[in-house]
Amino acid sequence: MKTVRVLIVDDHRLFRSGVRAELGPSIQVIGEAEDVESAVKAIAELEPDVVLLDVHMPGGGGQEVLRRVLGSGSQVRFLALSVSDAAEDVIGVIRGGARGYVTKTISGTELTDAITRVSEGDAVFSPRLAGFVLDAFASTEAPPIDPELDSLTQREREVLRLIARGYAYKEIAKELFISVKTVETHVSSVLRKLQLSNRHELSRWATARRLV
Amino acid sequence: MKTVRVLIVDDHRLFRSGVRAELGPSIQVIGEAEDVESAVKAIAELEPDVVLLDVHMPGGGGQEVLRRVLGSGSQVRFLALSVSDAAEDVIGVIRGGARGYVTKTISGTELTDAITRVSEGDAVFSPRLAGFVLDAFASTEAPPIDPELDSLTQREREVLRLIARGYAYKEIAKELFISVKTVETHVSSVLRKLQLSNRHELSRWATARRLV
DNA sequence: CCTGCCATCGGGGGAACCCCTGACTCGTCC
DNA sequence: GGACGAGTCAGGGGTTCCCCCGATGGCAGG
Repeated sequence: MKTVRVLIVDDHRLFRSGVRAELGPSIQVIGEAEDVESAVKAIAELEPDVVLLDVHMPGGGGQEVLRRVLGSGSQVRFLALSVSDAAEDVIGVIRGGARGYVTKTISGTELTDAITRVSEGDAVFSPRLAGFVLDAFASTEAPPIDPELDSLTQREREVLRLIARGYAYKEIAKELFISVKTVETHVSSVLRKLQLSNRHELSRWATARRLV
Repeated sequence: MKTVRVLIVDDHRLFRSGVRAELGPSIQVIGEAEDVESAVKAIAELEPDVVLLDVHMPGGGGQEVLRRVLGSGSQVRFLALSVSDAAEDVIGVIRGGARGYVTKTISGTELTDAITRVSEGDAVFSPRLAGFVLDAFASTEAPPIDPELDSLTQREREVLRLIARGYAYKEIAKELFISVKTVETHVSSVLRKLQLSNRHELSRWATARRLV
């Protein structure tokens, strides 16, 4: 079993050394950071396997770190570590891309275990926190009927469907046995009716409504 | 500590009595059901604290039970119990409103513990299964690392991410402080590496891997 | 019958996209 | 020092997309 390289991000020095002292031999702490700036910098330089991330920090907090690091295409895995068990915090960092969330009441051996699992791609949770995520998840599924979709004609819906699948105009024309120009006309009126500006937005609009 | 009243829903009689035998004294099995119809009926009559729900059953499976029971305003808590560890199954029942998902490889004591926690409002997961939920929920990154995604450079991944979001080249250029020509270069190499032919396919490729 | 609405087809123009080639800076590795 | 990859920029050429015009035929409603 190879050792897991970990970066600790927390604004309290005492806490950081506490974590260091408690972690098992399979975890190698390769660095620390105490604010958003230094965290982003350290992650880019050290490329840790797992980042232990405090949620509440000066300069935007853990979510800001997530946004900047994952936003730039990094594959680093984050384990959020916080005193808070508030739903907003938990959901916020999970949405931000963290692969786990444990509270600071956790024991050293449990934390070691959690880090190891996150490094292997698992998601780790204090069970009582997982409830928040599930609630938010189940409630994100509200498919309201679209009055806008109703305003489209049959033909326009067919074209929309193919657009959403990534077809080029030429391909759509062949598929529907009409000319490219007609396809353009339909697309134009769809864009106008839905108040969108290009086929990419249209694509996203359609997939968001699951009509692909 | 008060005992937890449990209903077992599974289409295999032998499995049901196995669960009965293995559960600890703090769990009281108040009934069993072997299909969707009898399960819905039993839940309405017995009002258990927790329903142990098999995912795959004749007559619509566990999801049908969830739909009918929770749809009618019941507050019963469900713990899904399945041989399957497929992402569709896990996500499906969680979306349906189950508060936990464990595989049938679980031990009796672990199951007892899981039932107790669910009855207290927690969510319980085999950690490796929680990953599926988080992927679908946070829609950030897939843990099975793509060999193809790996072949992309850091910069190419950033561009890919913005493409997938529907940004025009000009907007990407502004966002990353580089020229449009450079964006084109990156897009070209991404397309070549992933063997795709245009930005629409790229968009679909990215969303399929949940990196938007 | 005339007025919309829908579907079809075109021209022309400008922007965006895709490819190919070439070139320059950095680092890293040998 | 030289080779190499990553990142940056540019020119040219072809395709696709989007929008502005206009035009025809069909079909429903007042």
